[in-house]
Amino acid sequence: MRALFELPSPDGQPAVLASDADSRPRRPQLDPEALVAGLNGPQRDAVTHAGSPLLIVAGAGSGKTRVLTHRIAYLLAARDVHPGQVIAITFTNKAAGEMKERVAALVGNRARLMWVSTFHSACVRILRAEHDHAGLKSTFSIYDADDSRRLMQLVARELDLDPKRHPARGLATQVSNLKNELVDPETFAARAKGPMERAVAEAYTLYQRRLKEAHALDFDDLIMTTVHLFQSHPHVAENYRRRFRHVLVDEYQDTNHAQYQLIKELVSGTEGLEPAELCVVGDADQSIYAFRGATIRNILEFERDYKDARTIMLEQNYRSTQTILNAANAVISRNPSRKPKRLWSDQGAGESIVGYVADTEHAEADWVAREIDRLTDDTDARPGDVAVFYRTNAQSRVFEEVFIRVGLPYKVVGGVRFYERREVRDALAYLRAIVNDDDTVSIRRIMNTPRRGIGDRAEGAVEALSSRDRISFGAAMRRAADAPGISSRAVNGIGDFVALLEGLRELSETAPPEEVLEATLTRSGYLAELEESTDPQDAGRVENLQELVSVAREFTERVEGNDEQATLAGFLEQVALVADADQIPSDDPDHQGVVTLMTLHTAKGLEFPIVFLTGLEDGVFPHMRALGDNNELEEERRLAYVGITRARQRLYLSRAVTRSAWGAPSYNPTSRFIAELPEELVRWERTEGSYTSWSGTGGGVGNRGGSGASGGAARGGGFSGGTPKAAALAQRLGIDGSKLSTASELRQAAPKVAVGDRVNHQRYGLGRVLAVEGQGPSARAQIDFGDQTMWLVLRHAPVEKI
DNA sequence: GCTCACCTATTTTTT
DNA sequence: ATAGGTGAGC
Repeated sequence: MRALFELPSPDGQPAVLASDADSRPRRPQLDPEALVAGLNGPQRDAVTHAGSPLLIVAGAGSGKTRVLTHRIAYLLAARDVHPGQVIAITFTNKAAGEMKERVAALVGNRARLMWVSTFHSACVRILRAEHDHAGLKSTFSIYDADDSRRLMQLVARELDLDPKRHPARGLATQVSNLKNELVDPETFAARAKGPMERAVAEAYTLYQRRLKEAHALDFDDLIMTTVHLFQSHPHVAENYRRRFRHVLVDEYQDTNHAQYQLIKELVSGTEGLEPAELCVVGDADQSIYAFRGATIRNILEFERDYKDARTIMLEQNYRSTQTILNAANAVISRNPSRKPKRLWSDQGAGESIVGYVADTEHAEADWVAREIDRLTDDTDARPGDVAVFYRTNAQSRVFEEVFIRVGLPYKVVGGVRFYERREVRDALAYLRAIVNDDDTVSIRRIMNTPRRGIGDRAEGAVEALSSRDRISFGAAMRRAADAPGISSRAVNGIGDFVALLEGLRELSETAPPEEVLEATLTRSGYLAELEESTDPQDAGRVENLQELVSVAREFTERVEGNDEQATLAGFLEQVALVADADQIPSDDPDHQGVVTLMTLHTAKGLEFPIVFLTGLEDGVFPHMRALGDNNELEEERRLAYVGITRARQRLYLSRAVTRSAWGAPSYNPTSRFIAELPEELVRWERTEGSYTSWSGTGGGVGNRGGSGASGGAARGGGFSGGTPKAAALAQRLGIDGSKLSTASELRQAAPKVAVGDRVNHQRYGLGRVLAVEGQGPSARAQIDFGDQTMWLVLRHAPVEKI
């Protein structure tokens, strides 16, 4: 573990300080004036302001990254701060890497001595260094959300909780929230009211006990345990306070309570020690992580939390055209109780925002692909300049299908992540079991993978033995033969498994991670099973495992390049903390010419010349689950704000009138966010009018012209003027689009319904056929749509059997 | 104890 | 659509 980090020595002083001071010039040659040249007034203030605490309210695209990196460089260059005294907290590992690089570009290699990382990585670093104070083994496992859910499943089963009332996922979420609030199990149990809360309290208590026994920490524990460590061991806290004289936090609006407390601990003064200089940067309008405990109050109340705070607002946007900013401002200004802030740009109006209403999500994707194609032909845009955003990961599929079909190169960031694939998780579970014999969740995951004749019964017998004799699950496996009621076959299987782990553990003491991984995959028979399989999916799994081996090899090379030893634990830590979205190098030449697909959440902090914001439908974006709740709706609106402000030059907004959600198509109304845009900002290339025309209920194709100067209602319906050219285009698209074929399919399929069939009506949604009468063209069906029952002539009704 | 076939609920968003 | 859970049959 030590290999990865420069740790503070036991007295808390960074070991690097002394030698560094001796061997390097204290004062770099960089001229502080040159550093701030080219910054505008507020930016320059934000960089040079000496004193604490400092809140930088940075609007989207206001050069926040530049200000932060320059501020750090300024500390080092002009204010004689040692890099070892700086800790900067970023939101993602990728942001940390970039920040470190940029600072290094300004002040040179000594920037390496700063701590720049996410909250989670910083806490792991501290906990590894202080593991004995924190009551941890040095090789604790880190559980991600999926591991937590699995453990919670075991816990819920053990407590005999009804899975309907208390699904493991829900329990895990509630427990996570409690941890973010720094509420421990006892406190919560004491105040728990009603059976629901008491069940959560029980689950929380047992869950924590099981984590402890497994020498594992989940993501929330990493923060919470560090806070508790500082609170219960003041001398440990003091060491870090003495060390870190400058604390900088990016994306402060996305901090949760535990992270807030951690910062407080870090920057509070002690006897004879001034508080550290704190600088936080954020934008309340870009807070989009409340669902995982982030609380916007931290930034709104900064001035109350920290006396004498200075606030600097960065309101000039350097990223987007005024048109795009106007749209963003219009949307976000609908959030009540928001501190007013108005971004402005001097880049001129730029291109109009382009809107498009497609009939289906396929047509929407077709249009996006076609438009990207047109842009790359007609302008100097490259595919790499384009990003396509959507609300949920599932929406990426249809874009992928279309992009593959038309040969448009793309990459999906996030989504079904590499590290979440079953085979990768299995392999990592082996590695964790090797490193940490007590990691019950990992051991139980792989003890019968591949099959060794160890079933649920045997697993239960071992578990019973472990709780009866109060030994760990791993220790109980070694004495499997003593387990009451276990079959001899299972005992043999467990024996093989234990021996396998032993051998691998021994290997891991000398071999680098990639060799241990390869040995694991071959010796366990995991790889052989996949290779022999006839399931075509399994070939892909083999490739993923090869990829994982390469990741391990790269890790080893990188660590050894720093003259440190690559350990298995270190590799696992990297894998646990580094999301693979972080690993996509933005300047990788392979990705230069590639369209980027990602969720709006992933898009935070990025920018693209051309942005497609898709799926703008009530129920999709804003998401269905947010519709009933004003707070959540505000968060969705902030998400829209984030999405819009990612665009530099061109912004496209699109939606689909019908969209297949989990199999069945559904009719979606326009997103309210579209209605919130000033209509002169958007030129609609195609409107819903084009859609209704083919079904016979609407007016002229795309020619609803003039549109609603009269206002909201019409625009809300998606009607807006289209140029004749746009109308012609719309008609052409309507005709070639996959939609029209669907329309004719609908008409042919309609007469075939029978009583009891489930059907979907384009307007009324899902229904069930109650009765059918008549034959051929005159056939009618009585359909129950839930809120109403009606007789429809099948030949004319846009009904589809599902 | 394992495998297959069927059933169901499930989808926000992520360090 | 699809993963995960349940139950029957081997």
